[in-house]
Amino acid sequence: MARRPGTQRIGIADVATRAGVSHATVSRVMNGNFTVDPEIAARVRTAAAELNYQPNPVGRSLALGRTDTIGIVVPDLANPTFQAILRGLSMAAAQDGYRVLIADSSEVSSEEAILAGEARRRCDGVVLCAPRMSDAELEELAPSLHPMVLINRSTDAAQTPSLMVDYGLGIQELARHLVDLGHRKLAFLSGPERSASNAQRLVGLDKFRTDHPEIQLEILPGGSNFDSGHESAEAILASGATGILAFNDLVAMGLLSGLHERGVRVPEDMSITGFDDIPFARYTTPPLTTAAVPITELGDLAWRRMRELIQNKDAEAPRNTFQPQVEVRGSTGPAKA
Amino acid sequence: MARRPGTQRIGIADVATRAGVSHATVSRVMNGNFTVDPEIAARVRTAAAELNYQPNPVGRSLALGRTDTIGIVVPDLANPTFQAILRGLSMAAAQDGYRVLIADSSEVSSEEAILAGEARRRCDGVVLCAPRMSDAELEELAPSLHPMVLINRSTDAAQTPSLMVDYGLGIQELARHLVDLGHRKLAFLSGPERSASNAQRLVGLDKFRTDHPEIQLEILPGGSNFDSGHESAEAILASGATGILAFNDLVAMGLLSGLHERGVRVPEDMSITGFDDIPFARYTTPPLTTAAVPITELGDLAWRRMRELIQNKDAEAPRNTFQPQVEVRGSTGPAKA
DNA sequence: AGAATTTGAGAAAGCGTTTTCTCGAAGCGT
DNA sequence: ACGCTTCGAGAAAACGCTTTCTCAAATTCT
Repeated sequence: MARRPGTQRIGIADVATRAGVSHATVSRVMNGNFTVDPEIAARVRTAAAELNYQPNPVGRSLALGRTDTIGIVVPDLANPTFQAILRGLSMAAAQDGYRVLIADSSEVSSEEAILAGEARRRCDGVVLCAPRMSDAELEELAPSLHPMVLINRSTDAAQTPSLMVDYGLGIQELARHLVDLGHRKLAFLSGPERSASNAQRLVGLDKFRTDHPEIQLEILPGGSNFDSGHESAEAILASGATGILAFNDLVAMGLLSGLHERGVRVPEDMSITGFDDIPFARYTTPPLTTAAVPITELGDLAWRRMRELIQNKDAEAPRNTFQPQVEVRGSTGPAKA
Repeated sequence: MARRPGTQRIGIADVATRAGVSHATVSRVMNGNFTVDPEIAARVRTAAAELNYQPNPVGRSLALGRTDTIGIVVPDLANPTFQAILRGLSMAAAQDGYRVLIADSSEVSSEEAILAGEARRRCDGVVLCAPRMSDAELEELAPSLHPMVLINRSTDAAQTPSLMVDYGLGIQELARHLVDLGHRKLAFLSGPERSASNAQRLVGLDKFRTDHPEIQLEILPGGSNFDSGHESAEAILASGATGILAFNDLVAMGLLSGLHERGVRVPEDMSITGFDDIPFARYTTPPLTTAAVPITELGDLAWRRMRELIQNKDAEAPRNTFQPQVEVRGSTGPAKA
């Protein structure tokens, strides 16, 4: 091994030499071990300062068996929801001296297991954000990924905390809101095939159907981003519905834009709801009625759960469920007579 | 060192034992070294597969002296501009098997050097995104951070590629646009004190002033986020200006909202411009006139530069400058008579 | 067939730390 | 003053891998 020939980054050995002690002693001093003579400790410290020594984290990680890093796997980093979760997670983790490594699966569910495994090997834990993989895969993968925290998903695998949002309830409340406004023909513009939160919405809407047999509700295929909403404008018009439940805010915004291009007025001709309450939902034209989810807090809490798991591998794994809050804004209005 | 007592993650030694070879041979097989007998290589491969062996990246990093990870330091992860850069960087890096580690300095310039140093030690390189530190600090830090790529900043330090945006030009074009619409009293809502791109805008506006001595232009203190724009509504009104150049889209949107609350109509009473063209700029009420910057491409290019630096430490360090493109939308209109 | 060469794989060193082990020196009591 | 404990620091092992070094076996050449 002679990768680097001569001089390079200064290491613990250099400090040891300069201070005239062994590297073991330097290590002791750097880690605040008090079994070192104060006079020697001071000598080590000045030597370290003079050389501007900073321990190599890789060597440290190898010896310590931890990296002070956690990974997060998201389906799409372009989605403001996941951006907000990432931010909450990153800020909270940084507070405790941890960094976060990101992996974007680009909505390809087969990539998730690979990315998650890779991330886990590099990190002390991994947060899976709205994974698209099947329940079976998730449960099988869980043990090898532990410590792991799930967002928008749960599993029966042991010791896996879950942060859930009650999308089923939220979508029902939005539907009810539309019904209260007089809408009788609704349409749901659904999300990614493999999204668990989409499935929850569908279950919620099933319930809604039995509660409101008088209401017509059509389910249309869709996606999770702006473009898929935009492309669905035609299908939405064809459906004849006047109250539209979009999968999320992004889809709603795309739809808003697509409808605007076709001269459809919102909310006069058609009412539209989103989901998540991303930061920009209130600044669309018109402002978006949506179901608010505390996304940044989700990231924050994900870190707290992760910390518990890291500190105590046998920690219990609670499931938290957040209730979305309907935010009525300008994109919904009374149905036309 | 007996951190973990008994059984744990399986390592190269387990594979070696099972295949009846030395770990050196396992390593050779795993790394595609062809000086291994095909028959033995096959035995190793099946052993590895049966044990589901995955090399430990930390051990690997220590031996190889590289981590296949790069760091990025941003002033504020809540800012869509930096989110987009991060995304571009992450996607491009992932393409080449690299991961990205994030660090958010929360606009605290004194944290940047620490975060960047820490990131650099953990990673093979670091991208500094719109650093707030002084030129002197930046130049002093550069050698210890190499390979490093700068975004929205440049330095005289050797081998430091820079990706720049000509904010000075962009802001002049926006100002000219407002003048063309008949505005005679302009105001610039400035950004963070330490932002280099803000300084560039100010230089551009100085030039604008000499080119258009007949135009009144006031500089107001501000910030970089939605709230600071919102809070500036009062000061903007007090200035008497009818054409407002906001530091960026976020500030413009906050201002839009603040003005709306005060019953000011945009663009009838006042024209507003943003900067960056974040994805949501076109969906505000009214849609925001702004200067578009190819932010995702910036991240993408940052990775390409980084890759050049990693592959060839003596690579030259070009400076790319992007020209913002004025996007005229609904937030600007003719000045009132 | 014997010497020279090539091939292939194990032994071992090295990457930069932390931590256990070990042992000399100092401190204590009697 | 002697044996006991305590203290402090160096030596060395360990973390998990890659790669050089080394040498036996197989191959080639004369």
